[in-house]
Amino acid sequence: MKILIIEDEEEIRESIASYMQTEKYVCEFADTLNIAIDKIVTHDYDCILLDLMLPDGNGLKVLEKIRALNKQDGVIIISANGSLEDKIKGLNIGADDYLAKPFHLSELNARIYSVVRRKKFDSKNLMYYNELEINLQFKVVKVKGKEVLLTRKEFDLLLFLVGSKDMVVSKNAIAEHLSGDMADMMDNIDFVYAHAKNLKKKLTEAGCNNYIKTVYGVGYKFQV
Amino acid sequence: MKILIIEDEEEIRESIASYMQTEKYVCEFADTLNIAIDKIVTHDYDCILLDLMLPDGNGLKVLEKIRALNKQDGVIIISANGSLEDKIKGLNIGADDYLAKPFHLSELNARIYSVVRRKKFDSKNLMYYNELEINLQFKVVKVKGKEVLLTRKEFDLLLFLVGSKDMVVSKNAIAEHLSGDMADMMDNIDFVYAHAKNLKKKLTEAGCNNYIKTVYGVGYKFQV
DNA sequence: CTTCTATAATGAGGATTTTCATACCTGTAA
DNA sequence: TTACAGGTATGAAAATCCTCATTATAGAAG
Repeated sequence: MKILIIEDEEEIRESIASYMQTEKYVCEFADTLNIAIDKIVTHDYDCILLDLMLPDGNGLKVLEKIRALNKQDGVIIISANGSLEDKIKGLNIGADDYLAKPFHLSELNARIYSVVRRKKFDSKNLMYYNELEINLQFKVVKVKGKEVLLTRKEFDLLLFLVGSKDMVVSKNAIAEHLSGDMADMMDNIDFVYAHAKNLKKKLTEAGCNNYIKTVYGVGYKFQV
Repeated sequence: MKILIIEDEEEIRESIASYMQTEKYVCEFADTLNIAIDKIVTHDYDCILLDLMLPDGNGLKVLEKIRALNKQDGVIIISANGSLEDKIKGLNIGADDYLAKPFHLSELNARIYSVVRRKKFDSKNLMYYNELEINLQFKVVKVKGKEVLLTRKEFDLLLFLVGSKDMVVSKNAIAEHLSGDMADMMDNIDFVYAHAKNLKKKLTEAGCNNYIKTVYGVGYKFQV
């Protein structure tokens, strides 16, 4: 995954960079508006981290440029002053997320994941994970080219986990998502176990690797 | 129902007012920021219609005042320029809905209904319609004090219809709501008929008047 | 008023979802 | 290591939901 970090403060840039490298992201940098725009015009990034306060102008210009070029790069705005106005303006012009300084690097990481994932979902109707194929449009799942008949809830669950690929999804989140209910405390979430079991079973029986991992005490995780 | 109309253009004010009177709402008016704030401080309204362009300042100040006073009045912003920025800012500061000029009065009316209803839902856990009692908190329905056992979908349907009391809800809207699915064209909405039938049956068998009316060719309506 | 067509109601059967009881597993602490 | 507690898996039963074929009804047209 390729990330562009647009940020003029050396210190922040470095700390983000070092963290990103442990996550095995490829990072590039820009510390001015002009360098940033140069890079954006000539490259595609999975995600762009954009500080709004730059020495040669407001970072929103970068955002405008990206959208004007009709680029699909995900953009997360990083703002020091945390002003609501910037946030609104940013999300409006087309940022995908917004993060106010200071933030935890793990939080940033989670946002990047989620933005990149969302982008992929939006643009693609088909997803492949080795022998596993998920067709969003027709709501069909295939393993090794052969269709696996999933029930609606099973499909929903799979998609929900895939949507947070490599991240653990709590049982409660799953319960809420599947039942469509509010954040009420669920009195019983056994149905999550049941659907997880059935989904796993159908996939493995079709010859799919065990991509759905149980995370003891927390929930489940989709990981290729 | 008491409505406050904050609008400086005489013509618009009158047309809204006359329509609202046919709907049997009680209307009050304010044509400046100062009058508006005076009224808001001293009265409670079910719904406030707020034009942003006022002679003595931006209407968002009214909104800020309402929220600062921790008032529960519903607020619908009416804006001439239809700028997205105003919309977002407004909804963010705490408006409940937003309507760009020009609009149909029936549309406005529907929005008022929906805002007022939503507010009521938010604050109330219990709703009574004569012999019918709906407990949001425990998701229980009683008729003449006796519990009626509804399935989840039946309860959902009832709530959805009650939430748009006196307005017709299309079968498609119901189908989407019940299935939790996106705006995909449903290939089959027979299940709406089924749930509607079962819900009606359970209620009438429990001795509840037929508050759920079928609107031929459109959908259903909850009406006391 | 009668007929016609589209829409809605109905009942039953099959599919799915949820619950429940029980067995199994994981991590923790003695 | 072993026992323990809390968490998870499982199969089967119960409840619910969806589909389908059929019947009934509403509104339109003649």
